[in-house]
Amino acid sequence: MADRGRPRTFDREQALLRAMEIFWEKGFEGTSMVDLTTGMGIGAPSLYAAFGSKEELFRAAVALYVSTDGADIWGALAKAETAYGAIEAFLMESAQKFNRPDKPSGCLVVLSALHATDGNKALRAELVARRSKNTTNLAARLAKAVKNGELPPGTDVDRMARFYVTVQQGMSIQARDGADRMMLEEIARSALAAWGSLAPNGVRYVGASQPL
Amino acid sequence: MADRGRPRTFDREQALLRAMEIFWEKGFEGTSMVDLTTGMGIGAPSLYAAFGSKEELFRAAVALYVSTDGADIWGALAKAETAYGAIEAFLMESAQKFNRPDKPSGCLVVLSALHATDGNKALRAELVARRSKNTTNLAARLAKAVKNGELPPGTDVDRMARFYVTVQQGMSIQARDGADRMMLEEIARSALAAWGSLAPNGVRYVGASQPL
DNA sequence: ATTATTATATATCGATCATTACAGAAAAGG
DNA sequence: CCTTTTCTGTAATGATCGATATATAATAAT
Repeated sequence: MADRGRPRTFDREQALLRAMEIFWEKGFEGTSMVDLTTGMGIGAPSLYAAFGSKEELFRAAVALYVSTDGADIWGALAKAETAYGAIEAFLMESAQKFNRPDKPSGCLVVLSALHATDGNKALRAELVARRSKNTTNLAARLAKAVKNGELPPGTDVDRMARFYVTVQQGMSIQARDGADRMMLEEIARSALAAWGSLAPNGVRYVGASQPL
Repeated sequence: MADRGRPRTFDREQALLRAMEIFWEKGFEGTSMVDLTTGMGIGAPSLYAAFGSKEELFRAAVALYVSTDGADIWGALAKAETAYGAIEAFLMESAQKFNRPDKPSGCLVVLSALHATDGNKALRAELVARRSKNTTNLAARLAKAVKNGELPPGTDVDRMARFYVTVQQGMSIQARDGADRMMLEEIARSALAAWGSLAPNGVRYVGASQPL
């Protein structure tokens, strides 16, 4: 860290990556300091010197997750030209991320701190806020589509966003319970099948945002 | 329990009900013995004499949940005459159960043991099996509809079942994060909007199982 | 070379975890 | 009555929890 004194003998980024995977797999409360120090290959004092505490390490792990897999998912959404394509990319990219051979399944943010325990109040609040922001992000993309005329005026973008975020969150649980990528993609496509009905003027709204 | 000896001074059923609510709120790993004994109003030896261990108490709590709220949800599904009505009842009953002022939000079975930790392997396997059985149950209802001619032959009932179970599981997370009943019902209706597209011969299949 | 600074390894801290020994209390059977 | 049986309250068990004190090792500055 500093330019003086004994240099650190481990790679902070790589240690954080391992910590992220351990928290992702076992959850915050299910992960012990022994799990972390063993998995990261460092001693407890090194962990505390580099990350502050178990809780702060978890925060750093979440931040890393958001800046990698999270960025990929939201990047896929941003790259799509139509609103339908954006939601489709959001769900399909999620399906790909949620089941990989070398990574824990599902989403770290979605699966963390779903229960309010004695010691996780602050952490849980932060994760609830992150999950809530996902809905806001989706709604913002849909609102843009309404402004563009791609979706009919009066479309309940918040409701639509909540629906698709709910599906993605359910996909995390499905992935945890063993659903493979094909199954997750089928779930995504099933949710997208509702697209035409979620606009107020019924199906067949004339615009760019259509399934096909 | 027995007919001789000092009689039990607490109501076993009521104590189990309290234990269920505590596990439901805080999760298995997030619940301590002190939480349980305090909340149930009994001492640790009484708890062990009546329920065996913390893990067996959790099993009993899950069984109670399944036989009460769970039975209501699946009862609503069974009562419906059409397949569409059955899925609608399943989701709407879930929406009602998932947000009540006096009960923890979401579903005990869906939210429990999503992470694999060191000591919860057996418990997690049981919960994964219970969640999997939900999909099987939904698929069986849809298969009946195919046999009845209510849904077109070749309908992928497993895929449909996985989709609607995924939505219900996502609704548990949404409820945990503060979604009220109206929001949950909107999510349910959004998912049902996909109904017509999930049959193989496209929308407008002639049969009883239609949204309207 | 000496000092200052920082990281590491070992060992340990008090707190809390789930579980249980133990002794006394409350019932039924004799 | 007394014995047997079962439950209750208190206190303690060993294990594990997250977090640190301490001593030593490794670097830069002087």
